Amino acid sequence: MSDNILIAVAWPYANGDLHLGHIAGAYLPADIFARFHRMRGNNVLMVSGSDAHGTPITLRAEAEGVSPREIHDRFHKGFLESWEGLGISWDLFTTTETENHYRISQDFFTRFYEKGLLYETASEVPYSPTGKRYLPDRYINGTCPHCGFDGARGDQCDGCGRTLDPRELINPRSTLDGGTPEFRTRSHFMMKFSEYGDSLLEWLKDKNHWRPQVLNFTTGFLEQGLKDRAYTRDLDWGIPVPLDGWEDRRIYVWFEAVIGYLSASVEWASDIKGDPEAWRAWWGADAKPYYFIGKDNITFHTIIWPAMLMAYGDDLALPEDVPANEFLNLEGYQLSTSRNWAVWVPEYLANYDPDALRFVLSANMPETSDSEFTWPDYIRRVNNELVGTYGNLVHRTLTFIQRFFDGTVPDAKPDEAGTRLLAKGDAALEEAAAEIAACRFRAGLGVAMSLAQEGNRYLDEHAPWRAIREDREDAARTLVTILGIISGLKTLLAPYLPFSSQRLHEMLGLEGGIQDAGWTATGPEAGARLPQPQALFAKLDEEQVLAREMANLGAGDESETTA
RNA sequence: GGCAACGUAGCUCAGCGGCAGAGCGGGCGCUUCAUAAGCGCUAGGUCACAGGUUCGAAUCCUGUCGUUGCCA
Repeated sequence: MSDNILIAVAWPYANGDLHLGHIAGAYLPADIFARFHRMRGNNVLMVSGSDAHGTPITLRAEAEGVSPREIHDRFHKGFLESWEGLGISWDLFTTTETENHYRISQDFFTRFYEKGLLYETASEVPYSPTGKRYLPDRYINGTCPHCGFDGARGDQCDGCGRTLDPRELINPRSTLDGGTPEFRTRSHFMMKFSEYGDSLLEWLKDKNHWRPQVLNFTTGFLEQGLKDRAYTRDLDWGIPVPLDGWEDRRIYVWFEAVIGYLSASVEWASDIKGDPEAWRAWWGADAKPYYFIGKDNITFHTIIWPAMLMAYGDDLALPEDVPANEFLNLEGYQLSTSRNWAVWVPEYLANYDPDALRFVLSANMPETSDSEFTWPDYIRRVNNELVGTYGNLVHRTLTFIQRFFDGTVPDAKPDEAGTRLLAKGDAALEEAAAEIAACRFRAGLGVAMSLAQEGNRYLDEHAPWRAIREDREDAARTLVTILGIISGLKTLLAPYLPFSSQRLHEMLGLEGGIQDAGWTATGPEAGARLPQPQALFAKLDEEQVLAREMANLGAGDESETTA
C-alpha cells in the first residue's frame, strides 16, 4: 500500500538569487525526502513556486526602475536554472503570478467572506500626497522615538532593534521622494483567526513526532491566544480583493502565498498530469502533507495555513509534519544579502559539483540548531569523506575488477564473513530509510558513510590484491561481496547524491534510471561486463578554492563592516 | 520586553537521568588494489556559568550570561 505524500516547500521571494541558506534550509531536505519516497514506491507530489508579491520584490523593482513583474520574471527564470543544476526534482515549480493562483486565492477570500470570517475595520494608513499612493511601512523613514536613531524604518528601528508603528516615527518621510506622509483612514478586512485557536491546539495533540522546537513554539504561540489579522493591504502589486469597490486593495501576500501549495497542486493536475481532479489524492483524508521551511516561517505553516484550511472547509488535509530547519551561517556570520555575505547557487554551480554541495549540506544540515558552512570544511568533507571514503571504495573496487577480472563480475558466492557484511548492508538500507522517513537526514547520511567505512575495512582485511596471486577464488568472493555493498550504497545515497548515484548505477552495468530501481542492494549479475570506471568525484585543490572563495566573500560590499 | 530554541573535544556536530561520543584535524603504526586514497591504535573535555531535585544530572528544575528566530 503506497502513501500519497505531498511535499510542499517554502516559496522563495523572486527578488534575488538563491544562496546556500535557502538550499540547506528547505530545498535540499525536501528533495532528499521526495527522491526517497519515490524510490520506496510512494506517490509523491512535490510543489512550490516563486513568491511574486512580497515587498522585497517591489522594493527591488523601484530601486532598479523597472516593473515588479520584470524582477519576478528574471529571478524566477534563475530559480529554474538553479533547480536544474542542483537536481531539485519538482513535480511543479510555478509562481504566484498565474491566473490559476489568482483564481484560487480569490476563491478563498470569497469563501471566507461568505462564511462571515472576514470583517471590516478602519485603520490609519500612511499615504504619500506627492506620490498619490499608500506607503508600506518599510517605505517610511524617520527618527526612532525610543533611541533617537535617525534612519529608523516604519516597521523597525535598525538602531535599537525595536519594531515600530509608522505613526510613532518622529519626522517621518517617504523613502520614495522624501515627502512627508499623511495618515488616512482606510477600511480593511480582518480575518477571524481567533476562532481557530482551540481547534489548532486540539489538532496539535497527536503531533509528538514533530521537532520539539516547532511543536513548543507553536503550542506556546497558541496558548497566548490567537489574534485576528488584517487580510488586505493598500498596494498596487498583488492579488486584488474580489469584491465590488475593493479592487484597489490586495490580499496580504503571506495569506495568498500559503494558498500556493494548493493552487500549485491544482495547476500540476490540470496542466501536467492532464487530470484536473488528480490533486485531490494529495489533499484528501489519507494524504500526508509535509512542509519544508526555515525556522522564520513556522507560524505561517503550523498556525495560519492550518487555520485557513479549517476555515475553508472541504476537509483539506492539514500538515502531517513541518520539519522546519534552523539557519545556516557562513564563516562565522549570518548570511547577509546586502553585505554579499553568501554563497550564491549560480556561482557555485559554475565552479563545482552539485553532489558535493548536497553532500556537505546534508552532513551538516541545520536540523536541530543553527549550523556552520565554511570553505575549509567543505574542502575537507569533499576530499576526505566523499572522495576518500565513498568515492575511493567504489573506485578501488571497480578498477580492481577491471584489471584482474577483465571487467567481468566474477562468478563467486560470498563466504560467511561476506554474507554477514551483506546483511549489514541490508540492515543499513532499512536503518537509513527509517531516518529519512523521520526527516533525520543527517543521521541517514551517517548510516551510509558508516557502511562505506565497513566496506573499506572489509577490503583491507581480505586484501584481494594479495589473494589474487595464490587464491583467485578468494579474491573473487571478496569483490562480489563489496559489489553488493556498493550497490546498496548507490541506492542509499541516491536521494542525497542523485547525479553520482546515477553514474555509479551505470558503472555497475545496470540499465535505466536509478530512481526506478527500487530501494534495494541488488547489483550486477555474475558474468556481467562492467564499463571502464571513472572517478565518481573530483578532489578539490584546497589553495585554489580558498583563494577564489575567500576573495569573493563580502566582495562588492560598500557598507562599513565591523568584522 | 514576552515566547521558543541553542551553548558538549582544536573544528563541525551527536547524545538529552545510569562509566563523556562520532567525523574531520593532531600523534604513532600497518597496508599498497585505489583519486598519496584505505585500515588500526592514540592524545584532547569543569558538557557556558551558579544553585537545586535525585542513589545518580551534559541530560530534569531555577537563575545568570551569550547566540538565534518569532512576537510586542
